Amino acid sequence: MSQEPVAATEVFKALADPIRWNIVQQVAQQEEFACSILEDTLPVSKPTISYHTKILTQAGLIEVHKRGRNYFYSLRRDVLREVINELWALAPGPRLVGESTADRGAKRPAQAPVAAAASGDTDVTLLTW
Amino acid sequence: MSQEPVAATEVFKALADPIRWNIVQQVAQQEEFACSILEDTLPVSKPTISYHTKILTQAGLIEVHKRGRNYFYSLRRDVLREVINELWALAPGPRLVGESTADRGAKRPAQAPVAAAASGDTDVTLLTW
DNA sequence: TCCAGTATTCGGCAACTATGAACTTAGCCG
DNA sequence: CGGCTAAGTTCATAGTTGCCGAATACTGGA
Repeated sequence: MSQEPVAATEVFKALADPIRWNIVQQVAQQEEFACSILEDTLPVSKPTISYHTKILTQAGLIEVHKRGRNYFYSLRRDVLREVINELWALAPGPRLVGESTADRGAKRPAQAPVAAAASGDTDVTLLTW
Repeated sequence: MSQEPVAATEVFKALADPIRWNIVQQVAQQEEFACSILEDTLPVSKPTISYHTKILTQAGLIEVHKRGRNYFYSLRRDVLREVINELWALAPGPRLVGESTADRGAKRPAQAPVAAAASGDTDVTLLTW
């Protein structure tokens, strides 16, 4: 499937560059972020932007939509949350819910337990993990 | 000062390499992880291990203790959590857009950014930290 | 059809990664 | 006590990858 979860390291690699990190932050602000805006808000050339956005796309972090001759990006929040999950597994927190390191050994099926909570889609999201 | 919070991108960079990611995962399993174990569990040479662990150290992700002629690493979970916070701010679950780029200007001191954003008003994101 | 605007591919330079060799420090045993 | 071995690091170098400027393709409008 194209939904194959990209390796965590690839996502980190994508986020590891200040320019890309900046792009991600901007894209995260809107549902659809115009590529052209990046030219104004970033201190780099157009090709470089294209290069970086491609890396972000390959990492699965952003999605590209073309409309007319403009490109729009949107953040793949699900991918981001998966990565957060993986990180969290390493730093389970002072006292989360109850089971501390109990589920550490369990393989994570990348099914994102949290995403389910968030998709509830009221105005409240309770994250207990 | 010396505790200067390393930039998020630097942490990502440290995590972006498969070898380093592997190291972090192993170190996370124990309170004190012996360096020598890495020589058996990683497919790289000794100098390379040294190189990677140094990067992880500089990124603030692991701490080094020397005892006798052995080195031990431990994971800096607090650093990891800071990064998780930053990531979370990008995929906050509810409250998608809100005020667009309004709060981009605000400096993020890595001091509970998410909690602050949430506790302010209306729809709530509750983080059990 | 021609033109302006938009974003991608191509080529070279710079930076990073991996490794063998040599060095430093710590414990061991004669 | 003095050399010997073990554990990691530092150094120098080769190979690889990342980054950006110049030139190129695609889109839509006059």
